[in-house]
Amino acid sequence: MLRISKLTDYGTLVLAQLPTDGEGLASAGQVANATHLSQPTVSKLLKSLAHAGLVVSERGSHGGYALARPDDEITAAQIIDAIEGPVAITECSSAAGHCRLEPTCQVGSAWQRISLSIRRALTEVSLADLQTRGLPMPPPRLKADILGPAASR
Amino acid sequence: MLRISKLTDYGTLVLAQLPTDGEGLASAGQVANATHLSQPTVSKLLKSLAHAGLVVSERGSHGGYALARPDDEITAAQIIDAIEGPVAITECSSAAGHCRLEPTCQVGSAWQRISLSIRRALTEVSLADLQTRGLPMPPPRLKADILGPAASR
DNA sequence: GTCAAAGGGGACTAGAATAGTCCTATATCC
DNA sequence: GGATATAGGACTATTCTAGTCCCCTTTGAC
Repeated sequence: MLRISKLTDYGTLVLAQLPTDGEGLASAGQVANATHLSQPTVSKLLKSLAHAGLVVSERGSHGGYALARPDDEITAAQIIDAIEGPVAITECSSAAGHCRLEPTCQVGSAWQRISLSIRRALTEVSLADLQTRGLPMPPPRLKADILGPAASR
Repeated sequence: MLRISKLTDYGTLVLAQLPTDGEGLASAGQVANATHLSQPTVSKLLKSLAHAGLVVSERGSHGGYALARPDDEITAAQIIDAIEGPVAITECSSAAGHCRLEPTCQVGSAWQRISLSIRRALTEVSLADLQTRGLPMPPPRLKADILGPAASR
């Protein structure tokens, strides 16, 4: 169902390897080694992240990247936006008036509200939260709720 | 960012045009007219929805489709599952152990928990909700789910 | 001053996923 | 038996994704 791209997932790994600004720099090559991703891919991701202002870069022979701010001030929503752009949950929800079905569509606004709601929730999850391991998982009953009666395929 | 496919969006439109079981039938052609979608596409969607048990069908010259149950018992999550299948938010979250980065990945489980949390929120939105304009959406409490009940950051 | 190491900014490609159509078989009603 | 409907696939064009590559500029070391 809903999904984020692999690159966004990688982006989180990459961010998790960076020092905070002022505490040193990590080069794209170092991050590639640490994450086991290829260097061109890491490089591309870091460029996107830098463009979005999530990381700062320094050029030159001892250059590299660092987080632009502490990891608890970088949100999951920002990471997704930086790498995938602000695409919405449905096509029609990204811009009003561009859907030929709009005059007769009865559900558009609801998906838009769902989208906003999810976005807002993703804003509350920080990179620091994403990196924390060993936290208790959500209660197991969730699984039953989520898979529901239609979990057959 | 996160998105559902166009077909899932269409699927909701299609469902919104169907009578509830016992209150008559609507043919694929009628639904196509009402939604301004092409008939082959509507047909394909209805087949998926029928396969998932969300709609019932009747063959024959006066056949057609109807909702298998009242619209407040059909959830957004079920609609997505029926049309897109139970794909998870990240690739690695759909099946454990298939990600070559897993041993070194520091963030996988967090995305998985985000995914579960969004899914749960989607199970709380019914087709009836989707058809109602102006309804406030229930905000998913992602952070609490992700950090678990004991975390207090 | 020159060279090496790093980021900046693209273009480019292969492959996968999506959206959409079409065809044939089967069921039902008149 | 014909008309009308669903059932179940196969098929295709297009778009998107993931990943690579190239050439440029900046910076520091020697």
